[in-house]
Amino acid sequence: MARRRDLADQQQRLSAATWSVLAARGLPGLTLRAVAERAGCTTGMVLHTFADKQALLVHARELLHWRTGQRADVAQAAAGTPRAALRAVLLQAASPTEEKREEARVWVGFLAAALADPVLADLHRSYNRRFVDRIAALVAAACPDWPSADCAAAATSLVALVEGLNVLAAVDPATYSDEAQHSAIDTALARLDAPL
Amino acid sequence: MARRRDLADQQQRLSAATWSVLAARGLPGLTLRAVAERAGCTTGMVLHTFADKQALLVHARELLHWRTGQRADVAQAAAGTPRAALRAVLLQAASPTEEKREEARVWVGFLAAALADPVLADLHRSYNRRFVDRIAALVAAACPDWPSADCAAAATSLVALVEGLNVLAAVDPATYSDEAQHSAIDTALARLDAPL
DNA sequence: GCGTTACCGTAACGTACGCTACGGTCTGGA
DNA sequence: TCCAGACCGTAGCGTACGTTACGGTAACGC
Repeated sequence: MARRRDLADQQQRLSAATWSVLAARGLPGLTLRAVAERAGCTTGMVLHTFADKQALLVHARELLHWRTGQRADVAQAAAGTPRAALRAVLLQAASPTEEKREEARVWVGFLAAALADPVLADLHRSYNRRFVDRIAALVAAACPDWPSADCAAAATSLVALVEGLNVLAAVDPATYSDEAQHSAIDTALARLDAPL
Repeated sequence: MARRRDLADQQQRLSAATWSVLAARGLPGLTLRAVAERAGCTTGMVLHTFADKQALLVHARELLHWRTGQRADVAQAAAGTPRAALRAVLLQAASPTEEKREEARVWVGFLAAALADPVLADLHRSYNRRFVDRIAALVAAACPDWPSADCAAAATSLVALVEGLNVLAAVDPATYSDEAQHSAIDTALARLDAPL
């Protein structure tokens, strides 16, 4: 036996470095050397912690999901009514702050990467469906008399709206300002109160 | 004087090849060699037609905008009422066919590229704002008594919804099926008939 | 204190990239 | 018919990538 390392800690540090590089230079700039430099170590250490670059990517993708899920949990728990919880979760999923805008850029990067990487595509589908299910459950709680099919349809629409706002705001924050995103979500939610 | 070439034709062929590669292999797979192979020529010819890779990307981005704009024109002209035109334009912007799904993948690729490339970002903003303006004009025509600010807000919401559907369907066509996209758009349009 | 061994930095490999220089090829005008 | 020259395929440049092999180094058991 000899030197022991804290594997989990190393993975987290490298995940943070991966995130930082991803936000600063985008997906094309995400290289092992850049991650190592940001983490203050060498590529050798990176590839001793993660088997290869794809493992690092997968870990960073899980980190993104964990962050957004965590924030959604907080927003949901802080709200009083189901309706308020729905609104809070949707609003936090949009990107009013610079931190969220950074997340949106990273999200777009992973989305584009998923188009050519089956593993990342599977992760994306899984995480997105989980988000849709969460929204569907909140819609069902806010509108108890709705059939579940309508809740599911409303959930997919709301998620599409939120992700669309995120994506468009990532590259054009002037047109898709915080207020524009806010009003878009509130207008969509107003439909829940007065269904056809 | 000597051999003459059809520059416009070559540019169009190479743009189409860029398009094809982007749809098939995603943004990381978009290399000059891949484009040349798809176009049946060499990298030398590619770089004699376009100054560099960015010029090729810009031309392909313009081609994408031209295609979608063309299709929107057709849908808009074929509709009878402003309301029908709005619905037709939004529905064709979604991706019910494999061809549109390919366009959506390409769109995502350019979006991700725009995050790191200011020139592509400018193009993206310009084209997207033009699309928002088109939708806003159709909303204004369909709802003549609305203030223009409300039309603009509705337009940004509708565009965000449509692009969100496109983006999500590109990577998860099962969850975001044609019917789901259809009903999402129709539900959003129904709000125009019964404003608050 | 010392050897063993897990750990990781160093260096380099092979590959693929964007891009360029050059020379062959084919065309259009005289 | 023939030549000037526009055109483009070939080959390779320099660079950066992911990955690997190896040797130094530091810590744990005895």
